[in-house]
Amino acid sequence: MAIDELDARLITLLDAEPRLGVLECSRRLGVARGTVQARLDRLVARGVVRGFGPDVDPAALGYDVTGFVTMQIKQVGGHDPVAERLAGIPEVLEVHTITGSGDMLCRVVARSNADLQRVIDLIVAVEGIVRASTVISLATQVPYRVLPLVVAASQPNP
Amino acid sequence: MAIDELDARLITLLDAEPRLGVLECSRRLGVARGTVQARLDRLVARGVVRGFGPDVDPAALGYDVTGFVTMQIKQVGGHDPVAERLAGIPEVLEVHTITGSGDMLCRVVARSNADLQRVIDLIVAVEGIVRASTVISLATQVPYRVLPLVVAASQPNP
DNA sequence: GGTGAAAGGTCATTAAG
DNA sequence: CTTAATGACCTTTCACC
Repeated sequence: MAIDELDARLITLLDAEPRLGVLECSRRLGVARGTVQARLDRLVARGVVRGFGPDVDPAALGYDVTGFVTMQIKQVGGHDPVAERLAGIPEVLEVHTITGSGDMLCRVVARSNADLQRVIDLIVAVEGIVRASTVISLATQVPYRVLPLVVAASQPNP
Repeated sequence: MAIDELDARLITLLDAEPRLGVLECSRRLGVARGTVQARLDRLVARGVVRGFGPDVDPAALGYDVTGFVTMQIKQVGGHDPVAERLAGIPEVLEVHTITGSGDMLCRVVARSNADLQRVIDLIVAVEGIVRASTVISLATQVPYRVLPLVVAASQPNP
């Protein structure tokens, strides 16, 4: 069910140098090429590795303001229609339903603080949203990362 | 500064089928191979594309509970030492400083609700954290995505 | 292990800003 | 005049059987 230490080393290696081929990986890990290929296939098949998509930085596109918006949803109607409309806003990067009566949380980006106001206006205009309160990310102390978790998951006894 | 429509199409294509080679991309986009290569290099050089790291799904590793923790930080000492210690916890996936007096926000994952308690205990044990309040993600209505943003950024006049 | 197929680099030519 | 795209050629390297 879980992954072992070789899987973790493989993921760590690919994370550091993603353009590496299977052959190179086998050399660096000191295992046979077939082993690496089998491990990779297994990880992808299990869904542990979703893929190798390009990692886009919104800040480099000019969207250097990040905010988290907590929304209160009208009880009647449910969350899904709201989420659907939020998904139509490109600046909305993710949406979660969270604990609390009819609350949702979403991550948004904008080109500036003034632009953030425009995005928030788009959000509060969505049918079903009663109230929205926003916090702005002033600094990203730890950028999104999963590697430590992968390593932790590969340890036999946590 | 911004990206153009060809860049957006390239990113979209690579996102859909990340294992595509440069040659295949050039065929599908109807441009020369050198063009694709140049565009890719430029996108990476500019930082728009950070890389092609493996996209790991924490849920597939058994960490299927996601939470957002808002922390109140002791004013004396600052945020950085706290962030450093939080970074030492594998279950902490990202950390932000947010608006509000001495507040930080982090995303955490855990193996279960009970396990989440253990993670939160690790967090509140960090020196400098006064209080922590957690919300649990009940459902991810819109998983993290940047593609719509990329397309929007490639449009000439928004 | 061998083989067909890419990647990655360079270059001259052409087009467009 | 600068920047970008194109098609061609080449060598190394990898993926697949």
